[in-house]
Amino acid sequence: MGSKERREREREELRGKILEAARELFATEGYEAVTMRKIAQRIEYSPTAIYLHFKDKLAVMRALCDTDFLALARQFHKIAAIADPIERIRAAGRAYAAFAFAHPNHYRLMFMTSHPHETVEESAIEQGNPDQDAYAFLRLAVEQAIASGRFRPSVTDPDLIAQLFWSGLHGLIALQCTHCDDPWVTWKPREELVERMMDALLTGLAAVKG
Amino acid sequence: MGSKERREREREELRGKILEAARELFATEGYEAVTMRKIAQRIEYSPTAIYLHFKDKLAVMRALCDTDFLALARQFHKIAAIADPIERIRAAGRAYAAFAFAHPNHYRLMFMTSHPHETVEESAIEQGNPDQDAYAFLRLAVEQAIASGRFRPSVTDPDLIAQLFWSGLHGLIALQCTHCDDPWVTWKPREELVERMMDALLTGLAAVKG
DNA sequence: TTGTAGAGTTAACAGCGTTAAGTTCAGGAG
DNA sequence: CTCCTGAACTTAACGCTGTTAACTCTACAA
Repeated sequence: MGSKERREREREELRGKILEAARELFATEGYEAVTMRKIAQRIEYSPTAIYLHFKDKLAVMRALCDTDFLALARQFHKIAAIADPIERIRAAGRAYAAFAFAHPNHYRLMFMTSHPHETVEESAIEQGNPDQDAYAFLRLAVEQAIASGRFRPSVTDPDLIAQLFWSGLHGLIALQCTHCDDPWVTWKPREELVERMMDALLTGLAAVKG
Repeated sequence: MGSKERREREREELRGKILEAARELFATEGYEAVTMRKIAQRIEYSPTAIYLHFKDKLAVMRALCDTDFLALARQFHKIAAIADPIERIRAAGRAYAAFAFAHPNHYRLMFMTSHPHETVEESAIEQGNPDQDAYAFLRLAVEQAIASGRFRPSVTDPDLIAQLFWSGLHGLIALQCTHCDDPWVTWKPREELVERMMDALLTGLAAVKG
């Protein structure tokens, strides 16, 4: 027999080719520039062949991002070993921003466009599991930092703090993604902004009252 | 004669009708949902008639946003009267966030999508003028706060601080715009996030050493 | 040998932004 | 009054998009 296995392998191969072609287009030109016809042309199949492997265009792009986001998850796995929760938060922030700047179109699709009908079930990522869910990872680190007295006594809500951290970094990344060449603002270097954002959130900007 | 004036008035009237129709569609359904054909149908003209008043679809949407952003500019004008620079920054942040939450699609178009060929000249807003340019407004307040010793001595760069503030708020707004119904995160109330973001940036979260 | 299931194709649909060409008509010039 | 011009507007079309229905082909199982 073995023919069934072969067909399955061929199927998987074509699926991979579709994703590869889509990735090249997507990384360099963004979501809108990727068309089913262009993908098809690159892999020398008809456009409709793609629909035998993916429900629609969005499914192609999400599968694409899922694979690439695994790389980020692997980095988070290493960072999880950092004992100090504050340092862990900082390292995670750095890795998150670096990933976003390296893959701006991926980041854009995942975090800057809404996918209204996306349910928790159909995702490859397990919600609440700090090994897969980046928000859960951050929340856990914040929780531990609170528990070990690394935040002010007034800071008690891990969700609030995690959301502020995420928002701060997301804001930097998002503005860089869409306005980095904007003539209105002369931006500070990205790495500096990321570090100073984390500094500011942790230690504040205002003068210490004496 | 006066017929020339009448025609000019009629022209302006149709221009207004186009913007009005576009605004209704845009505010409720977003950029993608606005089509030239739908606008045309609403005003009972042919789609091509719109091109006699606007260069293209983007020009319609930008004109739309320009008018609505004047409302924000008027609020900033009032806020400019606040003497204390820190309080001025906080008030501006509140107004900015409130505007964004009230007009998410406007915000999305203006700050969450890139317009690569947008030049400073063709904008209605004068760059660097704090009365019109919101970034210049924020930067000025930061500069004054630094000058009057309201920030730590290590804080010296008004651009850096203005960019951190803007990014922090933008991050909150942007995540709310695209992920407010997201099952992954249970969000804190918006107003609380905005206030606590400004708190955190100003006074920090970390425990005071000693 | 025949039936079937799956892979893949062709042709088409409905929609999009945009443009070229044509129509209609008011108003000024001779 | 006639002719012309220029503006306003429409019709029809182009080339593109994602997606689907209907068809062909082919390898394999009974």
